[in-house]
Amino acid sequence: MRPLIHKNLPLETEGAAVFIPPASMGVVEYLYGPGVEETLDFVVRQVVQSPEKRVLMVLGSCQVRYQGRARSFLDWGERILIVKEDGTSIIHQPSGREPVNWQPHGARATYLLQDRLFTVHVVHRKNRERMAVSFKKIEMVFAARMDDRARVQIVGMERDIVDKIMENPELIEPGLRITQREKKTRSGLIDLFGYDRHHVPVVIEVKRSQATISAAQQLRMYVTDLKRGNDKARIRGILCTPRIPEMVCRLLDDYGLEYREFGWQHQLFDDQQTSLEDY
Amino acid sequence: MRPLIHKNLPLETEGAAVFIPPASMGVVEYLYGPGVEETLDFVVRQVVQSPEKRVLMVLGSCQVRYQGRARSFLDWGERILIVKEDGTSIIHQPSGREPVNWQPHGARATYLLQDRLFTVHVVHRKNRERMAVSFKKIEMVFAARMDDRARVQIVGMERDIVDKIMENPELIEPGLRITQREKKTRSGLIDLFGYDRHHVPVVIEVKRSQATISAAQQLRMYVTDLKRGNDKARIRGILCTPRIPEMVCRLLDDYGLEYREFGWQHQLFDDQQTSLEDY
DNA sequence: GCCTAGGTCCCGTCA
DNA sequence: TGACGGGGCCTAGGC
Repeated sequence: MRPLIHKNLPLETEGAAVFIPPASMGVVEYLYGPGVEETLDFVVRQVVQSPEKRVLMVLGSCQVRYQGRARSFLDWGERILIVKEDGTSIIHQPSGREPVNWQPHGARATYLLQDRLFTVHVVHRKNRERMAVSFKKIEMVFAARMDDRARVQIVGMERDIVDKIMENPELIEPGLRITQREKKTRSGLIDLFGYDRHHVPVVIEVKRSQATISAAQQLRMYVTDLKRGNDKARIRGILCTPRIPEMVCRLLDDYGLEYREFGWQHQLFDDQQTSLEDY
Repeated sequence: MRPLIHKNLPLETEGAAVFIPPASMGVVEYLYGPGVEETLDFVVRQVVQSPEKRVLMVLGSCQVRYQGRARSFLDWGERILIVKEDGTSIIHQPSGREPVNWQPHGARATYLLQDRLFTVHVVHRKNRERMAVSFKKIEMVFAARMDDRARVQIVGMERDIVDKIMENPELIEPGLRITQREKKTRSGLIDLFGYDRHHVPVVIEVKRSQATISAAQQLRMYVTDLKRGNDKARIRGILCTPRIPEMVCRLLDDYGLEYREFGWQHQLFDDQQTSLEDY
């Protein structure tokens, strides 16, 4: 079925050709329990034709189809749809951190009536993906102009741990010298490279969370790659993580690699650990 | 600063001791541009003390602190906070698919006034994590009873590709017989194991998307592990993915492993490819 | 509960 | 632009 409205109105969130000033310029516009036509009208005015980018939210009963890297169908249920300024679209069920369906940034939303349903098509042309959300009942719709220039500042990433070791290699072992960071090998980038107190080369792989089989294999490959140029030379490999499962520990042992418990779970909690218990 | 309200009211989303019927039993309750006290009052009545689980959404200007596996701070900005039925809490900025801050399911939200800010503390006791969201201005708040029992049905997962090969191993090569699925080795689970037309053992690793270095290493480890018991025996390793970067291809070659292009990007698109272009 | 592996992963970074 | 690796990854499935 062809979208009726396609012929008359520019319906994409970007590049609207006609500017009709919205009824009001408030930060948030909304409708409570609108019909599908009313919803479409609202979205066209408040989002599609708005000069200010707006985030759209729709709460209601919908069905979702997706086709792209995979293909999916989600039957009727009440969800929240959010279409963001950058085209990102996410559909949230009443539980779970992950959206049940989504399109990442760069997608483009089109709004129309189809079979008496308020339908949002979200197409990601570059990724050759599409998602269609059809609402039969809308509890609430709103469009918000959101001003947010802040970016989250995080401490505790792998980068920070590597920094810490760079600053003070003795944290790993006495006499250790680090000479290179992100050293390139055929199988990837080595986090840290240096020499121990006996001038034996050391490869260090750092992970911010629990050691995995894959990390052990990665480290092994690095060591193997370095030996290839200098076959008899001894090269040590150390995996640094805050925690390691028994299985992975044995694997490291088999490979002749070493493990150092290292992270900063401790520092993160020490100062306010008791207050966490307070809650 | 101690939350004032803690002394009198049970404020957690689960296990409220006192039931005060909400003002109205509608599916969605909301306030437009409420003050912080009004918001707290609303949340206590509509979410904390509601007999029906409700999803809470707050749109407004907030600051966010997080502490747990890492530590983060997000300065003032306009965002959307969603607290779901299962304790999941996500904070969305006006762009990007990922929440800027969150707690996964199993967390517990507490609501209070702190320094004249409407504050939501979300604590994940098991993970020893906490997040605090403080609103200085609330554009809109609403609480919705959401009924959604549907689960998304997806086709195109790795499982589906493995199924396809199981059904018809000739898709990989003539004469191939599959004898085991998810065969255990020390380094992990082998997707598919079998024998080629010359009765040479074959390990097959399947990925639904592009081949990675890590997948190549994984496969190599499987083959190495199997050889260990039977050192001279020839064992083939085949990586099956829809696409492979040149680098990974060379790596496979170095390791004496093979590659088969295999996926179903094609099938997924063939039937409706033109209509995608229509948008 | 821990551990393992997949994901329509997303996302930043760098060649 | 593609490739590569991290992530407070999340989530499902085994044991």
